[in-house]
Formats: sequence, C-alpha cells, structure tokens
Amino acid sequence: MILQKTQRRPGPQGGIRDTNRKERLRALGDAALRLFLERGLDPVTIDDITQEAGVAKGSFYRYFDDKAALLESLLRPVRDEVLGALATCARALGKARDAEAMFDAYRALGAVLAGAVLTHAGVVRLYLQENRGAPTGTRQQLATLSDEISRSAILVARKGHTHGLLRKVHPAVSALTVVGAVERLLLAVLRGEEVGNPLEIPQALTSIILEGLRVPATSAR
Amino acid sequence: MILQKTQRRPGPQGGIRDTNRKERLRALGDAALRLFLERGLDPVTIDDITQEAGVAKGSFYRYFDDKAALLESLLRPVRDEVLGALATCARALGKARDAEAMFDAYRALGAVLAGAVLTHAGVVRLYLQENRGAPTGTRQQLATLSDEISRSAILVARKGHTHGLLRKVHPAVSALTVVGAVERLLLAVLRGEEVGNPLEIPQALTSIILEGLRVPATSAR
DNA sequence: AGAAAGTGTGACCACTCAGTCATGATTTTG
DNA sequence: CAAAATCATGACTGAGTGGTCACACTTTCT
Repeated sequence: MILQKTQRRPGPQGGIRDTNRKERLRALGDAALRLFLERGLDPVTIDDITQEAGVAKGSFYRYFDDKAALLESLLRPVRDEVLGALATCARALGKARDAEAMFDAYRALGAVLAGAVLTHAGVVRLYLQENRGAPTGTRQQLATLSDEISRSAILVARKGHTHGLLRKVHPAVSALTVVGAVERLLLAVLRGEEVGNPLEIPQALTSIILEGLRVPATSAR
Repeated sequence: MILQKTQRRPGPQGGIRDTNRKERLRALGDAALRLFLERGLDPVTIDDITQEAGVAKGSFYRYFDDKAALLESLLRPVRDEVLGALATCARALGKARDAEAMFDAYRALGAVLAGAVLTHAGVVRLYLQENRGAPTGTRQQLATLSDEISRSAILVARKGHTHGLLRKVHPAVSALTVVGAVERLLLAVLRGEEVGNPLEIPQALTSIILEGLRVPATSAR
C-alpha cells in the first residue's frame, strides 16, 4: 500500500492546519477530476491542475508525488467499495443453497454498485472512460482495477454456472457480456446521452441479462 | 474529406518512387499502430514512431501533417467498412417484411463485422482501447466514430423494436447493451485473455442476445 | 512571547517534443 | 545524359513541462 504523503502532519485534528490541508486536498482532487474527465489523463499537466485549483505549483508536490498519486487518492475509495462488493457477492454465492439465495446475492451486488455509482459519479465516469487504454503510466492503476473487476466478475459467474443457474457458456463470456453491457450503459447515463428514463434502466437491464444468461425456464426455440 | 498528403506525386504508378512511398507509408503506419497499442495515443511521440519505423523525423512530415492524420489513415478503411455495414443493415431492415428477414439482416451485419475484425485486428483493438476516452486531440476521431456507431446501432435497434421484434425497452438500452457486450468480449479476444474457444463466442453471444433482447416466445416468468 | 516546525509560492532549471529547413542524394523528365 | 523535380535526413528552434528550492509567511509548541 502506498503511503499517503499527508501522513504525520502536525497540529490537532480540527486545527487550522488540518482544515487547510483538507481544503487543499479537496480543491486539487476536484480540479484534477474535472480536467481528467474533460481532456483525458495524459494531456492534463500539473500546471493545469494547480491553476484550476487556485493553488501554487509547489503546493501540489507537498500533497502528491505526481499525477498518478493524485489519481490513486481519487480512485481508492471507489476501488475498495467495488471490489469489496464483488468479494461479498462471491462469498454469499458460496454459501447459497438454492437459486433464490443466489439471485439475492446478485441483486445485493447490483444495489451496492448502484450506490457507489451515485456517490462517486465523477470517478466512476473517469474509470469508464479510461480503463481500457494501454496500461501505461498514470493509466496503469485504472487498467489494473479493470482487470480485478473482470476477474471477480468471472469468479462470480463461474459460481452461477457450477450451480446450474446460468447457460452453458464459458463463464468469462457470461461475465464479460454483463460487464460490457453495464459499463456501456452506465457511461451513456453518466454522460447524459439520451437513453430514456435512467431509473428504468436497471430494471430493463436486469431482465435482459436474466433472460439472456440463465438457463431457459421453458424450451423456447 | 481530408486530402491525403500523398496526392499528386510524380513518377509512374509502379515506379521506384511510388514503391518507396508505399513502403514508407506502411512502415510508419505499422510502427505507429504497434506503439499506440502498447502505450496509448498520447504518450507516443513522432520521434518514437519514426525511430520504430526506421525513418528520419523529417520524412514523417512529408507523409502526414501530424499524429492525428496518421491515425486517420489507419482508421478510415475500417470506419468505412463498419459504418457501411450498419447502413446496409438499416436498409435491409427497412425492406424486411417478416421476422425472419430481419434476423437475416442482423446476421449479415454480424458476418461483415466479424470479417472486418479479422482483417483489421490491430486497428479494431486500438479503437476498443481508446474510443471512450475524452474526445480531445488525436483521440477525437475515435470518439466520433464511437458516436456514429452507437447512433447507427440505436437506429437499427429502433427498427427491430417498431416491428415488435424486440423487448419493450428504450431502443438505446437494447442497442448499447449489445454494443457494450460485443466490444468487451472482442477486446478480451483480441488481447488474448482467457475466454474459452473464441470460435464459440459468436454463437454463445448470439443466443444470449437473442434470448435477452427479443420478446419472449413463451411467457417464462 | 519566542523558537521551532510546517506551509505556500512562483521563479527557475534541465529536459522533451513538435515542427522546420538547409543540404545532399535520388529519381524523373525531356 | 543533364536539368529539374522530388525526396530523405537530422540538426536546430521555440514552446512547454515536470520537478526543485530559497524565501517569506503561518501555525504550533514550550
């Protein structure tokens, strides 16, 4: 785990210093996120970020080693939440004794992820925009997260498969189909593209996925 | 349409100059594609490309105005093929009189796209990696193509919907679900990720999509 | 209060990169 | 074959860019 550069700083918890630090951290993070979303990771310079945040360049380096460290600080909470939810789902699936319990686990996963999307809309959108790019430099950690998510999703799908819940296709195909569909739709919503009532999408998507992935109840065609 | 910088050059069709030009164009394109895939668009410099291609820097500018122009030359054939196939599919759907004819149109679209993927694997993979990034600078044209594809896909889905072929969800949801799933799976295959036998994927994906999107034949759950 | 520690600032430096251009070599033309 | 046109080359330039640092200022500690 990378050490935060803001550890072991003087002053009391709620003191002036502490408050200032938090404010600057927030300003830098906000500014960077705004610029990353608008222009992409690479073209945004440290000067751009500090100017947008209304802070001197030198101050940036007091808080972060470089652009990647700033991105890491934005990403960590989301990352923890998402990977945690996937792990929880995998655990619940392991314990599930019947199909209904498994559907519950999938539903719970969906709920947690939806919550994470709402509370971290900007970072999620950044992830969606950048995670497939070449895993170089600043973008590496996004690619890594993407990998971890895919692996977890495949694991979760595999459990659904060995329990005879899902269609007989390679688990990676089931998993990546869902991941791909969800990510594309989510990106459309977060970008404000025209997709009808966003609140109906989870419902629509769920039924599409269920009908498409699970073993057909009746033998239709 | 942007004019190719290599128009109106002297020498006979198969002359030495003509041959050299084609060879250099190919070397630059190949080198750039390799580097773009490996490092992403922005971090690759003109110096990188010319060095990888074994060509002097000045020569680059004899053939292309800048990095974006090179990318455009790589992208154009693929772009034309894909958008053409989508347009053809939309036309066929317009003429279709029964459900079977419509499925044929969708199948034909799939076949053409599959062919394009095979003959332009590198460029397609580059598109998949970069198309969702911020539409800035060099990446703009990829974002534009992504837009055009999504719009076409929605158009195609809308026809399937008005003909009562597809589930009652917003056409954008149907379309983006498919686009997202296909793109994610394709990326996995082109990157050599473990997804089982690649040849079985189209079959699996088709049945998943059909079952998921179309109006259920029997009323199952 | 005064000393010590921490913090913000922006000028500055070394380096990178896109794009240019003078030069000499190669090809075409007549 | 010789003049004219085109071409490849790589040194060079000017505009940034990442990262540093001396300095002045603020907060904390004793």
